[in-house]
Amino acid sequence: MHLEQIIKEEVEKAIHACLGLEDQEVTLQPTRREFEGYYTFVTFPLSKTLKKAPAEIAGLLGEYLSANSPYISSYNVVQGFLNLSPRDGVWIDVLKNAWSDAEFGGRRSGDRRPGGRKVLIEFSSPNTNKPLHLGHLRNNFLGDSVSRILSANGDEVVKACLVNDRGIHICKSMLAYKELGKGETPESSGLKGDHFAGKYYVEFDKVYKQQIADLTAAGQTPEEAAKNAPWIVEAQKMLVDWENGDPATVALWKQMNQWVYQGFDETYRQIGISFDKTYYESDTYLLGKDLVEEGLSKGVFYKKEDGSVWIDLTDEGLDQKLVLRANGTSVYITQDIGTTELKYREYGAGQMIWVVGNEQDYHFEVLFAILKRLGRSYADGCYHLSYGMVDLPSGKMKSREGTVVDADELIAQMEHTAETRTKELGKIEDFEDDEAKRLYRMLALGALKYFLLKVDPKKRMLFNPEESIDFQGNTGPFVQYTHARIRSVVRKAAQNGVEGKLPDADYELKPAERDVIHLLSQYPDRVADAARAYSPSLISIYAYDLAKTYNQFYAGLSIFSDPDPRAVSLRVALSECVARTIAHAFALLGIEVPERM
RNA sequence: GCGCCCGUAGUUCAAUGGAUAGAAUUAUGGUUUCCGGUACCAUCGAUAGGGGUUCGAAUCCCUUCGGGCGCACCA
Repeated sequence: MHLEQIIKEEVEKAIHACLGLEDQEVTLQPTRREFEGYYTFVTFPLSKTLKKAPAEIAGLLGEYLSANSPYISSYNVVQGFLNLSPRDGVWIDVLKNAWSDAEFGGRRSGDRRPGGRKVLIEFSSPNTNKPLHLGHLRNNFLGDSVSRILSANGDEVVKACLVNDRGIHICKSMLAYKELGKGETPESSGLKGDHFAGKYYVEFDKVYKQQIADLTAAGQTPEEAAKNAPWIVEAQKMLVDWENGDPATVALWKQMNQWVYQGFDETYRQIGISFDKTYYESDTYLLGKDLVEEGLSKGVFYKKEDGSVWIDLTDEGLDQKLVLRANGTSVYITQDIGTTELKYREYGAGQMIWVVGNEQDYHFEVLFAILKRLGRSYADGCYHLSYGMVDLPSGKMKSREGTVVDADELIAQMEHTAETRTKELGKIEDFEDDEAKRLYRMLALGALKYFLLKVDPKKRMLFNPEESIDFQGNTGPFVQYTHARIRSVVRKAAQNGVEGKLPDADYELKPAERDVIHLLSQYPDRVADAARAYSPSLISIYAYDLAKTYNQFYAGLSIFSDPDPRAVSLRVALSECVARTIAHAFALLGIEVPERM
């Protein structure tokens, strides 16, 4: 039962019957609120071929449909817009369908749709020299949610994380720790491991800046000073030592990273995010060189006199790009070529997605172009899920300047807000401490995830710590609240011995009931749309709409005191159905919903 | 300099080329003894400027202005 599809076909039949046009591709749009009806067919495009006025066409079709279609009860015409209203019996069938389907809107995880794809999605990909901040959260929530959405849509999904665990930035923290740490550990300092490493990264920067200042004062240019400062020289030496496998350096590196991973694990657990596969750059950074060889022999790449290897992409509007240095070492994009090949060999996924910020748009354009030229079959299935940065009112977040919003701190703050609000509401006085804490976490993450996911991923967004994370209006807790409220209704129904039940087709619905059913009917399409667009924001918007529409229904009609027992049963069933759909939609966002709050 | 992205109520976000551009927030006023008021209802308020394409443009094209990002033998 796919109502919109049915209505489309009815309109097609009508076009054939009264206008003589065959195989007319019909698209419907939702009727605007201010007009009567639910589905609108626009007749302007037909006007030219038929040489009839749009309103006349709409009138003919409407007349035909209301007389002949078992699905349409009424119509109205405004200019070239034909607004159609389905019969109540049709709405009730729609609700029946949703109510009897435990997986309404999506598939259970692992239930692959016929023709469903295998998708490998890489996200999170942290650096091991600093804790996660707000920007990482957007990345994590996006990757996690898209995974869930694709999975519900019947794709097989592999979640991968590529940890950036090597390079000059890690050496910086290592050096600062070696010089200033005096044997301090996360335990002894009471810091979470990732914050501990981050502290030394900041220490490095302080000392480094001072050294630059000193050298500049001694007469060097700022550029020279930046190159010659003792600590940067030392850090670079450390990187070389690491690459040569120097035992002491490697041991320190392992120790620092281990601390960081302990910290990350805790944060990941807290925000409910996990991976099927973790790659480490220390394992993959040398990959890709064999593909450079392959590219050279295929004539895709070329070598300059100094021995460096390049690809010329100027005929595609891109530039010439270095893929191997003159000294034979690889660059960032070489690694990516190699890692992509590795992923494909390991998982054979026809679709590979990278959740990476939009400052790397160009990089991925180049990467995909290279893969294509190398003749990789998977090149066309590569997709850069590019998302915008999260800005603060003060501007861009910069970790070196300390203007980042720390993820752990933010979550703790949100939990505190959740606790305050919940206590004000006073509905959970009988909760055990554990239970209450779980609820606060659920609400905190609900607010945060919803906030970061409700905006179109591609767009840059603003985060105002004071105002942005609210619990009223278009927020996660608002939707969670609606769910809890409905569950309360359902519990009361059970107590009163009222069962949710759908009436026969002759029942006349109230407009508020129709509106809710109408929205419910759209859910499976919304999930499919969100999967197609890789956009959790479509799900957020839907969940909010549904909650809001339900609240209007709830405010306008009494559930239990209606004299008609059929109305009571219907409204209980409808409520339960909305609660399930809200829970399902929020699960796709990685957000849990409470029974009570 | 070259390339890519973005300018929508005071603010934060919506709107497969369709109707009188929707929400949230802010402000003000209101909600029938009843099911959970983190709710519901009402009022105020916006497509950066200028051209063009189209029956129809916030959306597509050109242009001006304003903002962001990218153009490393960094990652």
